[in-house]
Amino acid sequence: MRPDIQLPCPFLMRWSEAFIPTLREAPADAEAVSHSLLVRGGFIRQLVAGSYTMLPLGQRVRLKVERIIREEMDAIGGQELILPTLHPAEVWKKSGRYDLMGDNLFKLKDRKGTDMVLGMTEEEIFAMLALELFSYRQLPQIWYQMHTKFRDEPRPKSGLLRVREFTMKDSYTLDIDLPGLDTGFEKHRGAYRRIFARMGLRAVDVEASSGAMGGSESVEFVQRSDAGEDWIVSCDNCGYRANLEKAVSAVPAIDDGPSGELERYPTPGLRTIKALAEAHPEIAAPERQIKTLVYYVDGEAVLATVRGDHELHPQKLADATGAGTVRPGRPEEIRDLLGADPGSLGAVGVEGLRIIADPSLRGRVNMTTGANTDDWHFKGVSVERDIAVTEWADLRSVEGGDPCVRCGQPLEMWKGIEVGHIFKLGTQYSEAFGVYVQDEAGVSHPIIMGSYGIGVERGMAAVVEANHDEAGISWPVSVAPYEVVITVVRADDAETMAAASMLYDDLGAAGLEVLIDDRDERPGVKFADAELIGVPYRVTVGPKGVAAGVVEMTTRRGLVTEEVTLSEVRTRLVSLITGQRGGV
RNA sequence: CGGGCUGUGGCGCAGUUUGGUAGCGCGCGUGCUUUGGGAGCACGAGGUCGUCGGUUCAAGUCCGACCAGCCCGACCA
Repeated sequence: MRPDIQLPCPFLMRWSEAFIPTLREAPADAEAVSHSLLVRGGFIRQLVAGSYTMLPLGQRVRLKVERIIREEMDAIGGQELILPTLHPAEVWKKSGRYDLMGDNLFKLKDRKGTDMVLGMTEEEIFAMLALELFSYRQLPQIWYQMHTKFRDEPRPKSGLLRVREFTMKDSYTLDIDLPGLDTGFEKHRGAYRRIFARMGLRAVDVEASSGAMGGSESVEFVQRSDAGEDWIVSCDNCGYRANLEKAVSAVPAIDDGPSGELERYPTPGLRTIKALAEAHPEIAAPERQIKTLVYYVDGEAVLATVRGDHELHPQKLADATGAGTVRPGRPEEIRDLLGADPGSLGAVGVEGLRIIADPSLRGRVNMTTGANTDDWHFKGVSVERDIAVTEWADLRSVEGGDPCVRCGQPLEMWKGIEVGHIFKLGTQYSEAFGVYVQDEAGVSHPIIMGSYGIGVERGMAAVVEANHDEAGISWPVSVAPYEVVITVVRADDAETMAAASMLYDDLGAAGLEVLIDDRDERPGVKFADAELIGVPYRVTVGPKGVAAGVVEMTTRRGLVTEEVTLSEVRTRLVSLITGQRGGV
């Protein structure tokens, strides 16, 4: 914790004067726990789908998350700046992402009719800024900002987890060579681990697909949660972890026997892998079939083939082909292309189309596949003899329980929230914008970029997903809106109130962030609200205790209460809280 | 974009089937009582029933169009 960077909001607050609109009932439209609790606790309010107001409590949490991010970014040598979020569309057209991002990009026109966009990430703008660099001696650089990003998401959902307007910490590394990029990437991996741990998350890094961001390698940070939207595959034994989009597993070999003759045979009415397998179990068990799928990648028809008992992962096909958009072919398109309906498709003898095959088909013989004539299949197919495979690429979607590629132990599959993502971009943006620097020998090189993002509000929501119970949120001290809430059991009792006020001043003087619940409410209301908003420590001051010189101290996590003398509370709280402020 | 659901005081909902003076709980205001786990009584404020159009003597209710929100599938921090 850096004492010189303080929250730009007061350390002390009287609940009676604060704007903390808690709700007794959960909003009907909130599905995710974090959504419900953040609304109920008076942290956020929705304006329209995917656009939220940060109420005072929410803003305090957000500022604390930002402070943690800022400290760790500064610690790896990051320099904070702030770039515009209103961009000329021209810039996005220059990088090619104006079309690639499609409808996700917010587009508008200014009064002169110039096409503008709202930034959804800022590789282009940082690359343009990097035009100011000329020499390897100015590198490396780590630049970052925390700024609003706009994405016209097709489906905003789950409160802060998926929105259209949000704060992103985005950073960019600028290097002269690949080892430099690796160094910057690993620095970010370390910083991200510390950031998420300090926020109270147990986010882990997993191998990921780079998608529309491009680049050679990317790692996602994922917090395990059923509210998440990403499927993660992991191995407890060796630590292998990957997003399902990227995950691979070992595939046990199949004994096909000796190679046989290719032969067409009638299969009336058999249109599914399962039906064919049941009708011809001796030759067409699912793992002995070839599944042929027609996909359009950036508008071009391709055949994608996987084993009959395997599922294709569309993102893998996109990654393998470098395509921006991938969609399954429509039945009429497929018939025009291959002359048969889905259920009788195959790649045997097909020419003039890209045929992309999953490696699990390599070397396989005696297989069965559709003959591109309805109600006919081929048997005795030798993949490499009978199919003109143009590319081999991992297309198969891993399933839970598959053996790990590294160690063979069964893989686990779980859902998680993507709280951060780091990318090795390479030179695509520097080349698009002409960002070159000279090396020692005076030779010009495009700057090698990396790009690194954290969704601030999504991070807040993930913290709630990971830190709550039936009563409400349980913030880690590091990001809690307040550190202590003093619950005055009888605000109308002069002595109780006097003791509570004294404690309030005292704790404030000790540098703690204190909220005093001085409202004229019944104790039950105050306890419930304190638990709902998740302040880590509660000090209950009541008439009986004050008379005896004691108060109760309740730890939010686990709701454990102990009696402490009035003279001891301050010391206890200071040592408990200062020890946790920096996060884990 | 495809599929499902929902729009009625700040929040949660009933009323719509069968058209006829807009209701309930919570919350809010005032007063009295109460006060260690979401109090009681009394009085009170607050609603163009998502929008527009149509049918009708009469529309929250019937018809049409549109808009918005939520959930499930294809994208991302």
